[in-house]
Amino acid sequence: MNLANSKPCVAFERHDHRDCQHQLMSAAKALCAKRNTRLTRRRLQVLEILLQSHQPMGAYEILAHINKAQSTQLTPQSRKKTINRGALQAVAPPIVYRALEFLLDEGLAHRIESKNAYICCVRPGHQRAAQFLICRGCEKVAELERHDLDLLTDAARVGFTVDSSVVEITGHCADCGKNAS
Amino acid sequence: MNLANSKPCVAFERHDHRDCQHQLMSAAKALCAKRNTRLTRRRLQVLEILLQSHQPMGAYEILAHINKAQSTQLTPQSRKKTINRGALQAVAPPIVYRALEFLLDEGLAHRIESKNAYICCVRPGHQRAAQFLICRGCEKVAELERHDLDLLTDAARVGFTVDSSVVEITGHCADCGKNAS
DNA sequence: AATAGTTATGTTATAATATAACAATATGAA
DNA sequence: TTCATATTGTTATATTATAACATAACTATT
Ligand SMILES: [Zn+2]
Ligand SMILES: [Zn+2]
Ligand SMILES: [Zn+2]
Ligand SMILES: [Zn+2]
Repeated sequence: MNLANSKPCVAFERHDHRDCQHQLMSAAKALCAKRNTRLTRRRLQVLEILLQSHQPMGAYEILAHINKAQSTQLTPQSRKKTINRGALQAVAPPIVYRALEFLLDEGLAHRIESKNAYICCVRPGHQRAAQFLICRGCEKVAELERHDLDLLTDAARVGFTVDSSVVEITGHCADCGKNAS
Repeated sequence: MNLANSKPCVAFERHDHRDCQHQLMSAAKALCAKRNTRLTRRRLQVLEILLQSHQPMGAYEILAHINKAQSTQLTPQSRKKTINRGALQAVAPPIVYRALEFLLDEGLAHRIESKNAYICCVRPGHQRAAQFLICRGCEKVAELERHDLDLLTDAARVGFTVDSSVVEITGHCADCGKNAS
């Protein structure tokens, strides 16, 4: 099997990302509805943040986005309360990690192990494990889905039962490769 | 190509590990001598610790081993000095991380990204990227080396230039699979 | 051997990532 | 409503990793 059988590397292709976002968001909502799992406001917010780009984000980066949003949404009263507390009304890490846990469980986001970062899934609902191409130029991450990773076959051959796999290939995408020295 | 072309999964095979350790240590020394890089006492110590098993260790776990060794090697005088300082004469994290950096650069150890942990390389000097089978039962990690990871070919096909790869397969080894429910 | 340049180690402090534990709130079913 | 459960909020802390600078060890040259 060759790449023809894989879907394309969305992240590295010119595309209408606005549309991309909307489609992925709709798909996510549909999936959770079907599964009867709850895509709550917080979870939705984190998903929206991840959907902003095809670049992975650290949990604390996501947190910063949330807090920026919070601070601009403060009413005069809550702003005063915030000031009285002597610090910005900051949302704390567990909020983000729990939302991420949900998104990972539902297959709406992935964790990039080699970067301790998180990225939106571009194929919500896919069954098989994903593989990632990580560009060091533009920092975008493309998600592939091969179903014949020979290595898995080999693993089986030595009696190893596979639960999950992490495949992360780092380098330069076509665009960034051209400009690289 | 099938596994016959790969070397065996040492970690999952019964073997004389004492011998295994000695061989790997000799190979490491030989490599560094040939390359004219310095396998200093600290670096050697960390390598020795990693060679104790085929299970990956966290940096702070390695640190603990070092500190245990230090404390048992204290002379009466230095022990007194230690006590006077009010704390155990503890070696600090950078020591370990720097030794690990050296070992990773020399290809004498690997980082397991999905566990934030480090493991001795069982093929010091190998050129190609390694792939890992991580058992959730015994926690041992086997190192494979395929040179035809099809994914890399596919990456090239979409214009992606590969610098490095992380391939970590988690599951149960043959032994642990039998006992698992 | 003394000197100077370099590499490695030691030390202190702190950054970055992640989770435990418990309180408060919202949701959904009976 | 009332209870049970799931989610969110909050505080504190654990875990992993690095920055910055001081000291010591090694190397090559005089
Ligand atoms: Zn897009
Ligand atoms: Zn790129
Ligand atoms: Zn061994
Ligand atoms: Zn096992």
